[in-house]
Amino acid sequence: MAVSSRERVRAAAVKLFATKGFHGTGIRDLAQEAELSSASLYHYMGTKEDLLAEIMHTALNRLLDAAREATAGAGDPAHRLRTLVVLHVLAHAVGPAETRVVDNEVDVLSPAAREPVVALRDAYERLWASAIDDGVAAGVFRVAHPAVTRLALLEMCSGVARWYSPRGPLALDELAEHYAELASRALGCTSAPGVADLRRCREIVAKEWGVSV
Amino acid sequence: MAVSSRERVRAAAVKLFATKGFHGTGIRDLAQEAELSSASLYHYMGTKEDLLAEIMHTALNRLLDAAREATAGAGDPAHRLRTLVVLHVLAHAVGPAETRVVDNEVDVLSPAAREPVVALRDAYERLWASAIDDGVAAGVFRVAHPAVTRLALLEMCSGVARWYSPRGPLALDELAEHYAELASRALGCTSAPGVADLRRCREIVAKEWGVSV
DNA sequence: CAAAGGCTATCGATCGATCGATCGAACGTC
DNA sequence: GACGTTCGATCGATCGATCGATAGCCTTTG
Repeated sequence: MAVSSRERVRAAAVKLFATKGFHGTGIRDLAQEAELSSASLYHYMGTKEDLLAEIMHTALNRLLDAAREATAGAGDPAHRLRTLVVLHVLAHAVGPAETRVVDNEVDVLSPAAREPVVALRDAYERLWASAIDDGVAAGVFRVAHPAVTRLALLEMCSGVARWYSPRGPLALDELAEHYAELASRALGCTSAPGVADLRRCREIVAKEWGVSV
Repeated sequence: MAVSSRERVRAAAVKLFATKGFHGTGIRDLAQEAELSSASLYHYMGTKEDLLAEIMHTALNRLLDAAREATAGAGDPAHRLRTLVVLHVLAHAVGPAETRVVDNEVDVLSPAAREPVVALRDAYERLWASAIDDGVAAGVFRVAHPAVTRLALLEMCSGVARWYSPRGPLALDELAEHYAELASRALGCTSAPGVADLRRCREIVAKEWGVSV
């Protein structure tokens, strides 16, 4: 078997949840996309909600691990922030469907299922917050409202998943670099525009996401 | 009657579509929220999809009208762009539910119903595009990829609807000003940080949205 | 003025379709 | 023959939508 049925179910769910939404996707849609009967689906998943929660967990854990690995050892806050931006943009451009599910369907989960997902997202956002706060404290960032700015930048970068197409005029590298530049400017970055380690981020994304970037 | 049933149906739909999504909102949920029977609902709307489309039309037309009014006569591209940012942020902070519906539920519409909605959104984005392009041409903006930057800024500003709370530490004015500053910086604005006409934008929002701002 | 007729707003009951989920049976492989 | 997969058939619940009926309120008519 080229890909296992289990993987097909997951891929089908990511695709359909991203395009039609969780409530807009029926069990039978899922089955058709995965080339299985609706009954067979339940051999590989619990409830439909379990499937959604599992997708969110793996996606967020992957992003969190990748971000920790990419920023490990990068001491300079400005460099750390640029690295986070590059990684975030690459991840959202490479896996827009998965990302859209994570970003848009969080609150269809029941409170019990939502809680650990939100905790993961918070842990990820804390990486951004500390990079920004450290930069402000060190004087390399000059920005009035760091917390609000963090939210603004995160939304800006996540938006990539909503419009980016690999067939567009911009290569992935240019896109990521451009966003790093936008973020640096918004933060009033005073340090030299030291390039984030783009190659390293590309390798991490390629490894974690299992794609060639 | 304080508010008409028709208005209650509309308000209920905006609230529930925003929080639970279009497909996550049942006719009976709508009826309960509007304090009507599910049968009576159909006295005030066509299908559920018609209701969604109507909400999107009025919301987008309002935003488009407000943006045109706010930027009329503001010749300087940098000033125009800051005005667009301020208005966009105010609108998204004042009516987050409506905005989330417009931003997130566009593609549950059938192609026929979606087409005019997308046309309205495109017309609105064209205001941003021309302000940015004019600024680049005039040399007041220095940015590598204007079209991508426009998308990035729009996503950033729209994100306000996903997290802003009037009970937060930031007043509406500060929020709008801060976003205008972020956008100016991202665009590499070289002109003096001339404040957008915040008061005028507030008045327009107060008038068009029928709220005190 | 009162009765008649029409119009707006509302509802309970119910339609066929689809929903998520489960069952027992059959398949192939070791 | 045991086990991992797959499926057709089907469950009760809920979906969006429609039905005929009713109650109140204008306007018209005698």
